[in-house]
Amino acid sequence: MPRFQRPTGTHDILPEDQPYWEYVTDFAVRLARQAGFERIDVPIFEATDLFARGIGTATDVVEKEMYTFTDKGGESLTLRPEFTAGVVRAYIEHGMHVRPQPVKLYSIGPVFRYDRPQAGRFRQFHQFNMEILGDMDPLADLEVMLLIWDLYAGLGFRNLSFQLNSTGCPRCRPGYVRVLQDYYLGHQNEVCEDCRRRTERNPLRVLDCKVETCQPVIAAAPSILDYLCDECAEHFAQLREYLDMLGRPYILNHRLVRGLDYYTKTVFEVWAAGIGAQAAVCGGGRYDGLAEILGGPSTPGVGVAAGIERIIMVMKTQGLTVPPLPTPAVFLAHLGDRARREAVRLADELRHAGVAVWTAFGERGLKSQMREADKRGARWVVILGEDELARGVAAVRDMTTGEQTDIGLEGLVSWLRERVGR
RNA sequence: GUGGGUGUGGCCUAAGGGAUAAGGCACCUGGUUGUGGCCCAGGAGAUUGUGGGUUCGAGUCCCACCAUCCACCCCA
Repeated sequence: MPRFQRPTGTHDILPEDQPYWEYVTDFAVRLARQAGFERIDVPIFEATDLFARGIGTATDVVEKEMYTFTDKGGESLTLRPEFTAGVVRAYIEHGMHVRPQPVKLYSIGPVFRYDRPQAGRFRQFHQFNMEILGDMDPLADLEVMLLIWDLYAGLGFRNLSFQLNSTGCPRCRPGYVRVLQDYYLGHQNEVCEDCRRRTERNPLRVLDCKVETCQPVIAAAPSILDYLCDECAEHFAQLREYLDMLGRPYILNHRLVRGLDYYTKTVFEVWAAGIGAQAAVCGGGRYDGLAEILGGPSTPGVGVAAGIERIIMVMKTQGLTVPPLPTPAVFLAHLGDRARREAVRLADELRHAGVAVWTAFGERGLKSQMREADKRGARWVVILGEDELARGVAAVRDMTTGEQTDIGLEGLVSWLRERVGR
């Protein structure tokens, strides 16, 4: 038999890592609920076309990172590479535009991108996602940004940098793209080969080129902020005003370009140190045209997606710890046949009474059972043997002090419940 | 898709081309009748990632593949 291995780029989340996952997801969910967000779960796979049209066929995500397959009915389906397209599809499909607007939704779960794994990058990873649908107010952009900021701040993150930009709208962006293109056409011999190609195919991407020789050209490139239409400029100005009013630091980065085509106006990312070259712990922005692209009523929207693995990686490198998950404080040890039966009955009763309890399996010596109790971190060991049974008691040992006392069987449940709590 | 590093029991590590691949952690069992942690003894657990090749002889050298890590790209 061949030994099986997890597929490339996937990870088993082992028990020892679960405290992080529970802590982070609980915290995020509480935060979202506190601001009136409701949970939505959408399918892990959708029609391939949904992502192709929503995200944009010229994007890397769609061009080379999708897990696409044909099902037995001949339908082309794709494992979701992100949440927004599915959530907006659900909004349209269920006529959520008749609900009180805006509709605020959060999601949490796995997403999939076929990519070469490296530090902080996986093929299956998890996102915490928030969307506000049906409102153009910059306050919606602000709320999403504030919440995501609070998420990181609440988890204790240090050295965050909030990158902010506006990517314009269909009215003003094309004009800027032309200006940028013209500018680059005049500098073709100074930039890298990739940028020469980008100038034609995806001009905005030249702005986040990392090649040394391209930097001077980028530095002198025209900024989109100078070409926004009145509406976009006003929207951006208002958002910044709120952020300034609240004293939230951010870095205006006119080179911030996002990899999904649906973005309009606000775009932002949060960068953190400590997870290798992949610094972004979340990305988001406004997507006022998406609902229409997907065949629905024109509906503005703004949202953010945070990568949970990256959050946890940052927490670990920054030394942020989380409380351990609870385990039973009571261990039931037993000796002999009759005692085992009584132990089984007692464990059942204890659990029904809300007392978490381990029991020993097999016919083992007391020493071995004690060792197990110790290693599992039990606070109390209840010892049942022929001797105790005959006297109608159980010996209860406090593992922290080593003190041991006999407790009558009829009062044992309440005795333990008092001490264990709950 | 491109480039580089690394693959020895569950984990960490040792073995100058030469014996039944060594040790630590973890795991299991004991150390007098039924009592944890420390200590001691013992046990189980590896066809050295896979397949070829060089050699009298390969964990060690060469090639290919696979996996993994890191980087580019792109992003969470």
